[in-house]
Amino acid sequence: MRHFMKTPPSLASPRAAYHHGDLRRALLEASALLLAERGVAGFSLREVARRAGVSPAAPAHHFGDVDGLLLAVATEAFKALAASLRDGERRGGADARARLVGQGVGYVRFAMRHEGPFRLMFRKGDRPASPEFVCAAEGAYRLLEDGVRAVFGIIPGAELTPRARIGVATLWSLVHGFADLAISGRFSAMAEPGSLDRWVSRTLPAALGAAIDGLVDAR
Amino acid sequence: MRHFMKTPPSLASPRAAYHHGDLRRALLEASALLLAERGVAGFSLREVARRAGVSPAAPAHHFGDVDGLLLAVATEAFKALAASLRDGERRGGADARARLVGQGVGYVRFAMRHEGPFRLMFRKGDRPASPEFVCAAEGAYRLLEDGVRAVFGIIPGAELTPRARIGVATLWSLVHGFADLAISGRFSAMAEPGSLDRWVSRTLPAALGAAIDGLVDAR
DNA sequence: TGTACATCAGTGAACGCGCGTTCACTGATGTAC
DNA sequence: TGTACATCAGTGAACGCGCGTTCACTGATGTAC
Repeated sequence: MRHFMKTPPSLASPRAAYHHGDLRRALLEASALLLAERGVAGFSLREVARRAGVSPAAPAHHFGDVDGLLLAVATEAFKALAASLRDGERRGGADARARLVGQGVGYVRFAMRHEGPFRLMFRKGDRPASPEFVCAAEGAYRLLEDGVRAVFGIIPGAELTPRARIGVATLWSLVHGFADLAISGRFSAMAEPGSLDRWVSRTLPAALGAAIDGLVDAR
Repeated sequence: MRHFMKTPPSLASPRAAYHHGDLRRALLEASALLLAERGVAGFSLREVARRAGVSPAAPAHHFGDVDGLLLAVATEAFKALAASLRDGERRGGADARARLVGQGVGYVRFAMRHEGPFRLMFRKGDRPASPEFVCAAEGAYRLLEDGVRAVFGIIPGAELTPRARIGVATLWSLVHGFADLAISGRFSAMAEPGSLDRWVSRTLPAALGAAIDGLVDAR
């Protein structure tokens, strides 16, 4: 399991190193791992504290309560998703459609590498999200919108055409569903066992390419 | 909240009516409602028993333990999903593409009406599924495959071409992602508040149509 | 038809468990003078 | 530079809670003779 949390070279914040070193970061990382192992349903604040080598009351100083911790994890995850989208886009090269395909691949790769947090990000919120969470989520969304703009020849920042709006909904749904089905093991019948990654990297670009063509080249 | 469980005219099984009437069915229905309200994470066997007006130990006689109950709920839900797919397909009329679009609409409609069970169906299984569950899930999957066959002009039951295989993955991902995002409230920024249903019924067929065109009419 | 018995879906009390959160506390770090 | 004090991230014991499951039981239903 790889981390999307930046492991800080020295200190994330000067105030964070009083006793533990950087407990806030340690708790976020332990949470991401625990989510990957047990899912949101199996998540527990005490277990996270245990894994960080700290008493069960310690996390409260940083996150208030268990929902505060999960919200912070989801916020970090959205930032990491945005980074994965940008990375995928860059790999697409210069062509606008290829860049959008790359972005979609980045979306699915992120979900497959960080299944626990991915599930958390998109669960229905029990309580109102923090401004930081909303900002991080919208940041990722805007990347997709911009990618669709480029493909439809809409200048950056300008309003989307109705057709482009359908494009956003279509491509987001496609990558999101692909990601969800892949991490739920629903593609295991299509891919040879143990080679899901390879199957995804063959199938997903073809799927995205066809969808983009259908959206843009419509009669 | 509407039920997808058939409410039996008299008795589902002659043995089911000893004391309660049909406790098995009552527990399945209470479970679907509770899942819709609280999700898998907030699900509890005791609460289901409470709502069915029965002692906490009663469900064990029908389902063994809590996982047995959830598995039975998921199995019923897959059967109901298949029915919704068939219904949507029929509404598509005679044209193969329109029928496939209709099937996709049926998929999303089911998810929006039965959010709790839908989430349950596609969660990663903690334990091996029952043969009944696998059968129900594969039944729904085969409907989609047949719909794609018709669109690609492949005779029923024949093996899928590579391109058709990509088509299955694409369309399943598209409707699944659309459904998940819709019930998670992620489309609320696109649809006018309170009219998600209307937005879906305008956007989803357009998205599906474009994707199918891109898949079939590819250069 | 009547009677004795087997079956089994229900009860309700009890169990042990892990949970999130609280509370008074401790002790290291940072700051003011 | 030294000292007194404030701050605050940690401890660890304790709380009350709802959970899934167990167990011996009850009593209605179905069956054999």
